[in-house]
Amino acid sequence: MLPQRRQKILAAIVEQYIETGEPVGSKALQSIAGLDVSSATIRNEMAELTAQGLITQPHTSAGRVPTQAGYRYYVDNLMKPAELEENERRRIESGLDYRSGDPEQLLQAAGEALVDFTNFAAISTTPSDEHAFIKNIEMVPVSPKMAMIVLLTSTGILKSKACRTDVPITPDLQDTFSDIVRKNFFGTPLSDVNTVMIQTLVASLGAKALSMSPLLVTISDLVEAASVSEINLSGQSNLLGYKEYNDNAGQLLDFLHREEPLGMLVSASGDSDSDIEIRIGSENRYKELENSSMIISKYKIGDNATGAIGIIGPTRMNYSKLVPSIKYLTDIISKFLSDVYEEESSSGEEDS
Amino acid sequence: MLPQRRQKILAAIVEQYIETGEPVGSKALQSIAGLDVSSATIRNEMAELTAQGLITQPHTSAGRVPTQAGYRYYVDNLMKPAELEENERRRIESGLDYRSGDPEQLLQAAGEALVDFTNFAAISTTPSDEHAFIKNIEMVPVSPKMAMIVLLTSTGILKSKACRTDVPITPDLQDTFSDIVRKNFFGTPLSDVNTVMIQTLVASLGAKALSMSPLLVTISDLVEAASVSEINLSGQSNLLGYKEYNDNAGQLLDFLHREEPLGMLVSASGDSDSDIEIRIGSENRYKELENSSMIISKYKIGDNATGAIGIIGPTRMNYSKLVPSIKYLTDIISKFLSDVYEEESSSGEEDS
DNA sequence: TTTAGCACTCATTAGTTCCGAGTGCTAATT
DNA sequence: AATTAGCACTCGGAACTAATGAGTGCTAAA
Repeated sequence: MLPQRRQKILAAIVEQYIETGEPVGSKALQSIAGLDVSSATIRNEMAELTAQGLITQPHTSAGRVPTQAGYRYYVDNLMKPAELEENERRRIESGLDYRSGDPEQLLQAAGEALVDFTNFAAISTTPSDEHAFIKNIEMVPVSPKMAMIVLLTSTGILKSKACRTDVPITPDLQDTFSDIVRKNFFGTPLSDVNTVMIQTLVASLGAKALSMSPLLVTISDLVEAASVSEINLSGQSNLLGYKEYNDNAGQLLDFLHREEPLGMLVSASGDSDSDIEIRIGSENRYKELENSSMIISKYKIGDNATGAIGIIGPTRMNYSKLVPSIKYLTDIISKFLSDVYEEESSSGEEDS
Repeated sequence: MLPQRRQKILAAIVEQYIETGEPVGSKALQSIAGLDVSSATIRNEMAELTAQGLITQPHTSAGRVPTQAGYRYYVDNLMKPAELEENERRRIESGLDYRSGDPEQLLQAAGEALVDFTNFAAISTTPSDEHAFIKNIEMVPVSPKMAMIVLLTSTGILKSKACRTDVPITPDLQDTFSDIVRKNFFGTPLSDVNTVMIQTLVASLGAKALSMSPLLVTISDLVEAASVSEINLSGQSNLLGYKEYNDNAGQLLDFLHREEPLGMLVSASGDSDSDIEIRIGSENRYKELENSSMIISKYKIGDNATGAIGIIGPTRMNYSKLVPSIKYLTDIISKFLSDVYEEESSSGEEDS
């Protein structure tokens, strides 16, 4: 635990640096931190903080800048989360698209709301729910030997895919399909549908196997697609504006463009207990992110389904403002999605 | 019409500059263009070309660079479209996702294929078809007073939206809905569905109007959404790499981020008769694009539906290579989408 | 009409100086 | 023991200068 005065100084350095982006000198601190001591005293304290690795100087004749550890200490011990103003709340909400009941769209919109609000890049995932089950499967013929298969899950995910059949599609065939689907898939957890299950099913169909096989395989594909939680990234171009990325912004954007690591970024946030996680610089584990911070928050639908939403930006970001903003957005999302997709058991009497 | 030798010189300047990005001097040209004249002669010709506004010098002691008019002349009169190599064809094709029958996904994938292939940003639109009609509408209950409505059009566009009903959803209500939809919507052109049509229909329902109204309004929303052709932009971050955008790449990205102008960009390509259009620099009409070129190609599904796909990059791009590439991609898309969605009338006997 | 020759231009690079913000240390002060 | 005034020192950045050389336009000869 740092002595109080040193804490004050550290907090002042962090906050001032976040605001201006310029290294903070001892003179400047004198007026900022509410301390009635001379700049020399502050310099002594700063020397201590430097020795402890919490701040550093870009070069000998410059002021101090927080190190990664400094940010961490600030975030863990010193930061006071800001109250959200009413109009900020409104700004966040207004970006959300409540209308379409599609959770994928909602999360996409939420990401973009964050982009607009924060001027950073935002990342969001669609809900993944290990207990999700199949709500409905429809087959819609589009041509003699081609049909569209549509899958709807209990979490509101809708996936569709065209499927070419080996034999012409007759009303009879449609009925058969409908029967099979009703018996074998409705209410089935997504996790229970896999290649083996499909093959067993096909095998049991006897004469009908030939005509049904491509359709059932398509179902398997759709379930697969519905199980994977999608990751949306938006607002990357915002990052160009920040001078900390000056030349190699392209490098960061390329990194974010590759989708694989994004999954890691978000899923790794399972470790901590709290529902909001701040990762500063190299805490992100990826070299490309060593100058970036993420603030990731998990949302929940009822008790099972979860996803995450958050931002990526330079380590110099206004944590005390962003944390409550993201928390607020997450709460809205959780509430809205829970309202819609967990209504089954409740009586659900509210109107819009 | 320029004298032949001058044409050769212009072509050499354009091609050399496209390749290296450096201003081209008279000495260098001597060896590049197959001309057996001294650099002094070439200098004289260059002076002429400069006077005609086809080339310019960045500064007094530098070589020449094509002006926008120079590129235009080159593209219109001098350029020889390159033959695509077999492996280039494969590279383009391999990026396409044929599997899901969803044209929106296909076009998205096509855009990304272009991004990978060209290293520029790509833009693509989903098909818009004034003669498209409604193929199917399904209602899927998700909770007592909530249903998912799914719309499928003749062009394969699938849209869905959640809808909250005023009364509980009963099998009876579902049947009623199903009847109404079958009678009034199946086969109806998208353009015929509008607020007036919906209101007339609701009015004619008598006692059932109350329960049906929200559902029918949702249909109207879905038709609206299906009618608008979506615009996909991808690969923006590629543009950062090009030094012509050096500092203000952010400005361009911001411009591309706003979606409104994109529609203009693509739709404006209706003017010309040819199916591929090259717009150089300020020909794009937007100040933000004065250093950029677009190559846009239209695809067709059968005779009605059309959309566009193309690239955006610095004016210094390899037109002679890119034009055939994009043409090739467009052909594939046209063929594939036509195969799938224009099969109705034909006997459609091919297998995959 | 073409070409050799030459003076001229000017972006770029490297080298130099100067300035001042900010530091660390020492010695005096409380 | 803690604080402060004073001062020498460091070093990044700005401003200026000089040298370089690629490329030009022009003139006069072929």
